[in-house]
Amino acid sequence: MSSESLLSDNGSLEVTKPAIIDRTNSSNESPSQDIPRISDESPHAVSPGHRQSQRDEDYLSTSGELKLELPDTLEHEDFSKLLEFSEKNDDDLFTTQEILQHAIHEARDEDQSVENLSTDLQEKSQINGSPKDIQNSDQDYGDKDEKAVNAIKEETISPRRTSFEVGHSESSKEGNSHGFDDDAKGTTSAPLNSREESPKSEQEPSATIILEKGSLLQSKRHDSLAPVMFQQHELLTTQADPQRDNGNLMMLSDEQPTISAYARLDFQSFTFYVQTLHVIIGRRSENDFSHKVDVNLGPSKSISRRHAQIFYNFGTGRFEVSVIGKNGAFVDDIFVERGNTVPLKNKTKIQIGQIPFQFVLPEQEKAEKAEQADAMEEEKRSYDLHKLSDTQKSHSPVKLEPVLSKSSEAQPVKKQVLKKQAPKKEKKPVKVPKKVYTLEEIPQEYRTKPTLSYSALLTTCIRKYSSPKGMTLSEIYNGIRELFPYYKYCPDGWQSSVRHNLSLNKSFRKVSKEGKGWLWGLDEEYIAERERQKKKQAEAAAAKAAAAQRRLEQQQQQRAKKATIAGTMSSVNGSNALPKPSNGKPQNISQTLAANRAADKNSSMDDHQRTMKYLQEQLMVLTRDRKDLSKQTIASILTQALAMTINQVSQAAKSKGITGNPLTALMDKNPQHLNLILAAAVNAATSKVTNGTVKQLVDMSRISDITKQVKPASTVRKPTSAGPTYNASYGNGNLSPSSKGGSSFDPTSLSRFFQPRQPSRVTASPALEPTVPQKRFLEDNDEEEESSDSDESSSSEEENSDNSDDTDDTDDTDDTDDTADNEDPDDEPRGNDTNRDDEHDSEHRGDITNDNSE
DNA sequence: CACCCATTAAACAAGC
DNA sequence: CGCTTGTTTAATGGGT
Ligand SMILES: [Mg+2]
Repeated sequence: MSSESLLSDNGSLEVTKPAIIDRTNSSNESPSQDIPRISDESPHAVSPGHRQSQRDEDYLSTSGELKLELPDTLEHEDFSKLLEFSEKNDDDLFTTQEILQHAIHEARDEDQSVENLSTDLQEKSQINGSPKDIQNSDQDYGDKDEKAVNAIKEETISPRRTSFEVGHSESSKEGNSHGFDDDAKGTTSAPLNSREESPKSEQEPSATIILEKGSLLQSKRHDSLAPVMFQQHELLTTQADPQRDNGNLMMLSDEQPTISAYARLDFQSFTFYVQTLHVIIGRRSENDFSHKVDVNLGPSKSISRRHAQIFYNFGTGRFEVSVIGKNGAFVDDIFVERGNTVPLKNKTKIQIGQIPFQFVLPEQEKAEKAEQADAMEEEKRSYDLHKLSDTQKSHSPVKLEPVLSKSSEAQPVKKQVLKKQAPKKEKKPVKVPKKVYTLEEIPQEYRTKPTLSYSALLTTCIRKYSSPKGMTLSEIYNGIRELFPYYKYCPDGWQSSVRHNLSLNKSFRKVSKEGKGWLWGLDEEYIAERERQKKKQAEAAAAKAAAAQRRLEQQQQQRAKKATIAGTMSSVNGSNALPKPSNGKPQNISQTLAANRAADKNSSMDDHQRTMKYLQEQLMVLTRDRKDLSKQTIASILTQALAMTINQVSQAAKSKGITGNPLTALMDKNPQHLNLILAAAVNAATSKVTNGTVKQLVDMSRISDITKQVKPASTVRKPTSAGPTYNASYGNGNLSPSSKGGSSFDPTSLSRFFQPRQPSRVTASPALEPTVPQKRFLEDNDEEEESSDSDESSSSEEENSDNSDDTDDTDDTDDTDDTADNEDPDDEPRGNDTNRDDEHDSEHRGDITNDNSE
């Protein structure tokens, strides 16, 4: 109760200082870099448009005044901090927290945990439990912890331990928190190991794993200050297992041992159970015995040996994390500089170095458990996802700096930083490391890399955003991110590829110089030339395919029949006759089509002709909507689509052992399927020909409608539309057996072939298309969309300074990432062309590095 | 297996 | 100095 009172008066403390959003957009920062940051120094201003009303208040209630009786033995900083806190009523801490809270709220509009928490504090404040509960729980309790705990018990404001159900069984060992021994027992498959250092040292193994669920947690008593709910709760770390009540917890193989813990840290590949009131997270390499950490984040130098500590703040009644590592950390997407302490809520995201994880408090709701139980697995992710996506949606659009800006869509975190507090001068600019996104944090549509090649990507980007003067490298980066948000979330590295392409590929050239670097532009001539070549090649391939196809038929016919019509065929694809058309540059498909069309009159068409005619007609129907693509482009697309279809079907047939003319058979048996394949091929070809600019020439979802009109039957005399009416005259008994048309072909292989990587969304999904703005088709264009954006990019970052403060042991560590650069060697002012010397020649050997897709 | 090409990673140089 | 911009070289891997 007393505790409650403390909380209750928090109103006064209610911080009015809002979070400061430091958007330091120094020039070319990537949007993703635009993350929230909290720094102490910054003036406290409330983030715009954001008011948390009650929640915040509940959150940080309390002001100093706590008098805890802490044992002298407490030495950990966390405890000392507590003391300080109680004594001096540390404003900074609260302020900071408050700020962070605001920022956090702002970042996640819908944060359930917040609600839970507030709810708990208000509604569940009534608790009464025996202090002993906690005691029981550990035989191993560490000295300090134990003492602390005892001391606390009296106060009844200790956090509650809760049992978690664990997926792995090995955790029974003491001294090791769940699955983490770096040594022998390799528990979890995590690359990172965390462990309690030397169980023997006087420092107790802080953690103990308790297998028996009920023993410790009696839980009903809730102190208002207690961290979260105390109800015994179980969370599944891995897959849900029905047999939970197995009761046989001791079994090593038992699937669901229960672990008692205050909280949990969910890493991507392992889970750490917080079983003490103080956990140190940091770096420690295998052979480094100089220090110990509770959670070993691996050898990365960007992580300090003691990078952060999570502890329970009795004053505020919740867990908090102190960032002591040189490179700071992200807490709920807000960058927290070293020296700051921020509160943790259930599911607070934390990122240290390149390692993201989540702080999880036991949940009360059984409902959730149930949820997890069934859906589980990935479900958990989707769950988080929803939350996230919502949050993102609610955000205001962020804009890119220079030329680009975009409509509203989920945006990566903004750059906000929690700066240090104590010293106010901060010498270093404090570079905010890149936020690492978890799969769940990325909008589903931006999780996969676009199929476009870098050269295609660059071409598209430059065409879309570049001014005649060209674009800066950083502008290009931003353009790419705008074009494909995937690049906002993915780890860096692609920039190197971009530069590589700009330099190496002749399609891109330095147009003019601008201060630092160059303004890049396209060498349209070169590109045109290359296109030409590509097309030729494609056509040659198509021709070859057609020839092969025809040849195959011929054989069959001859074999199966006396065939006599061979002569007629030659008219269909003139130059294709030979297996190796050598060259002669076959004409466009349009020409071919024309020729065939004329020939089709002939009622005596043979299967080949009939088939080709059908395919051509379907192609024409399918591509009725040309989306402004030039005739040439369409011709190229049709050529390739035809080639793809023929190849694919033939191949599929071959693998199935089908001997006849698979195309003909398919056409007769299941024209719908054939249409689908054609449509897919058209889209694939379109994407390829247009370098991804246009992806869906044909709306896959309406193929049936579109093509319905033309059926093979109607076109030709062959009956059947899809029925069993299959005509055996084609001598391929193989096909018929499968009957059911289409079944003879593996749709999987087909789709894979036609739709390379992208997650195929067959049903037209108008809204999201991570793809390029569908507006531009061929030429340039410029854009015009826009409209929203507000952007501000105020780059002010008031740096604080300070630096020499914490000494701790956190010293080392530095990090940062990638690329280095440099200007460029030449310096000619304008139209010089450094790299494109030879340029488009007639025979570029093959130095061009780009382009093409798929 | 060779050859092409694209992607990545990185070393290095220059310029701010 | 630290970082960006460019150039290059290499290793890797998919495809043909
Ligand atoms: Mg170039």
